[in-house]
Amino acid sequence: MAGRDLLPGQRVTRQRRLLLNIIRGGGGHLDADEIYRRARDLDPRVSLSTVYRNLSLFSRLGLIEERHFDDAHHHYEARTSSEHYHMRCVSCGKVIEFESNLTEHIKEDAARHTGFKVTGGEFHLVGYCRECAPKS
Amino acid sequence: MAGRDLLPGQRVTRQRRLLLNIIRGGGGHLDADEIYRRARDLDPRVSLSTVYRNLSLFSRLGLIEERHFDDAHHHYEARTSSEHYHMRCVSCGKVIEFESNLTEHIKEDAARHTGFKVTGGEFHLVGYCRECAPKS
DNA sequence: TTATATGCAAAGACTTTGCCGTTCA
DNA sequence: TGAACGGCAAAGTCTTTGCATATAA
Repeated sequence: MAGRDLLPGQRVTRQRRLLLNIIRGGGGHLDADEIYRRARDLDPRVSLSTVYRNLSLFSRLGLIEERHFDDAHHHYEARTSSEHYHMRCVSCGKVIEFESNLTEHIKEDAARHTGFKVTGGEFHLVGYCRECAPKS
Repeated sequence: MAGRDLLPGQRVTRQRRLLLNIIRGGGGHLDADEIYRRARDLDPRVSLSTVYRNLSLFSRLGLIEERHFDDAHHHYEARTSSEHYHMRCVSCGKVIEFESNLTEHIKEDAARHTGFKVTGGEFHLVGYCRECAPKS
């Protein structure tokens, strides 16, 4: 984590650097507990509350995004330049990403229908992956 | 709730009838606690665990659907014939529905890209509603 | 009658917070 | 040095579960 990610008055700490590296390199879709376990493996001096506090900070700063699949808990991923969406297998739980240039059109559609000024969105599709489809 | 909604061995109870009526008439997007409060107003002999147990049952039977906005808790709505999607105001929290025929195309797109057999999806857009946009 | 459902209270999973010692700038 | 941060444990919120009683069929 570089200083430029933070606002004045906020510090670059060992924990923050570590957590952001894990999220950015983690292949996306990590939950708080997974981030915590990976952080501990690299540095046992990290607590779960620090994980939550910093996930919340990173989120507010726009460095990461919080995703809501239908588990009880949240997943986090680094914010990247390219928008992408998620497809989850209801059988094995695997999540993969996809992109579609139609999503922009949906946003326009929705803005026209609802009068909203659209700022973002989540598109979560579910189904059966190639491995699980035959069993279903 | 009519008997035809249930499977053999499942009973039509006072509570189930009441809860399903609330969800079906509730304008959609109720959370468990709101359903509980409305149920209590109509019949104080209803417990929160009954609400959760039956939301889970209705969900398994496909009578209702569980939605995951970015609150900590879930929202439920009656399953209807027409698919629709949600737009939420990040400022006041209002949720309204929209339809778009593009969603079918996105599903096809995604299926082609990922190899999944797509069975459903949630499209949640966020932004500012007509009332809140000027303030933002 | 009897298996299913409910009510209550306790437990569980995930997340947030208070307090105080630590650390970055 | 001092304001921001982290660690720990306790508290909070939403949801699930165990068990004894009530009830639909």
